[in-house]
Amino acid sequence: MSSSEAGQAAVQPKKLRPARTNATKQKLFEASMELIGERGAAGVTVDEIAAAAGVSKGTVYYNFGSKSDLIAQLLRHGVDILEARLLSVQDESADALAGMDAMIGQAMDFMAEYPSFARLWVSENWRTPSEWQDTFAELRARLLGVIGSAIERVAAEYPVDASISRGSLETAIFGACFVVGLDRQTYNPERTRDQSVAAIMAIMRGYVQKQPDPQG
Amino acid sequence: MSSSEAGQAAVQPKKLRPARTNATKQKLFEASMELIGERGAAGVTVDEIAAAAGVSKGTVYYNFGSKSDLIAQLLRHGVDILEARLLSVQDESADALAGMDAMIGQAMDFMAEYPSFARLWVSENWRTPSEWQDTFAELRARLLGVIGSAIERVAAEYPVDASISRGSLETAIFGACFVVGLDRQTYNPERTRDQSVAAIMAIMRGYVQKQPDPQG
DNA sequence: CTATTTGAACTGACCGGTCAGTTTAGTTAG
DNA sequence: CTAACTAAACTGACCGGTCAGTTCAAATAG
Repeated sequence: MSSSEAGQAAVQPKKLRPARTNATKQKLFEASMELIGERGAAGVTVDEIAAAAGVSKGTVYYNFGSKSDLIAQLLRHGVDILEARLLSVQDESADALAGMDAMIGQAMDFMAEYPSFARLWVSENWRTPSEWQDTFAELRARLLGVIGSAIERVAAEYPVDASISRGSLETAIFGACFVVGLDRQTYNPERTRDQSVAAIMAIMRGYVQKQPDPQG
Repeated sequence: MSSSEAGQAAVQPKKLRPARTNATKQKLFEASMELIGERGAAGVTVDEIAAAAGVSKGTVYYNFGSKSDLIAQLLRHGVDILEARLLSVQDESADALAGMDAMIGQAMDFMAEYPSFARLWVSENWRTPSEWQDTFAELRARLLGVIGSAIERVAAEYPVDASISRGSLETAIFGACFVVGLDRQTYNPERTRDQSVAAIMAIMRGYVQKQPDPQG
């Protein structure tokens, strides 16, 4: 299964022709993201995905090596988008905490826009022998890297509680973003984006040392 | 997984017979928790569950109405255990923040002991039209209630940031517990329990007001 | 002209749920 | 003490149905 050509970072046309193909892939991404987010990877059939994308089953196997391959590429696709958004605000803010705030805001927006991707992620991420184990490990590292450097920046500009493990902190923020975003979607649609960001930012304000801060 | 269910109000034999049945149910809980946590509810067959429990398929349907029913009862079973543990330390600590710390510690212990339950939870919790929608809503409310009252206690004993929505805070802590616990299991087994608790507790320290503390 | 898509057919495996029959353990009668 | 009885507990083969994956000749469009 899976020719798994790997190279993902680039989204530009690899050949000269794939005008139709790219559009079809995009439709298949959207359709499968939706369906798999709702019912889980194992709960969705390839026929359903094809139908939802308005495409035949054969086309799915023309564009992807297998159902498994489709899902792996889907995960990469989503992370590409999320990572790009996080990076887009990373350095725009003068203040490190404000930057963190903006980044969490971007994460919340992403969760609101692609809730199905978030569901897919939390559904499959921690499965122990999983077909996408390596894919998840790599993608997770990428996202955690972005968060990690933002935390690093905070640690550089503020006095922080050194007794708190950087890695655990990254994970806690990362996880809180997903869960708070999903919970808002599923159980508490009335909660605002800013409320959610504020709740998650509490963890950062707890991380920076409480010292007589001359902030106005 | 110690039998030690102890979970419920009434565990005594309702009739005179069900000695075997209760033991069988317990075995089925353990087996299905493991398998479903690893491969997802839809990815596990009833035959597999029966085999793993050392029981025939028919026995599964003798003890449970359906695969779906088995999973619903499994979710209840796990939440009963978790809730009991959280409540067990709720009022033991004199200080509200120390109580919160103990509660998060209990949560981390639970995640370490029943990682498969945690995986099952995050896998199925946010599915939108799900067979266990109502079950999840109820169980989620129970757990959030425990956390909420612990937060309330903190708010009573400490000055807190009133601009932070109580509900979002509950969710953030709840989610962080699951994600940090699972991540430790899957990707960072070297992280200690206390590191994880400390990272999550940062959110509480960010919640209590940094007020012009007349110190130093 | 050729990359892409179609749609249908086919297969080999699997799955949830059922049910008629068997075993186990508690109870009663002799 | 034990043989007969009974209902709960359990078994596993079986059924109707579904699914992922493959293939391919024909149609379509850049």
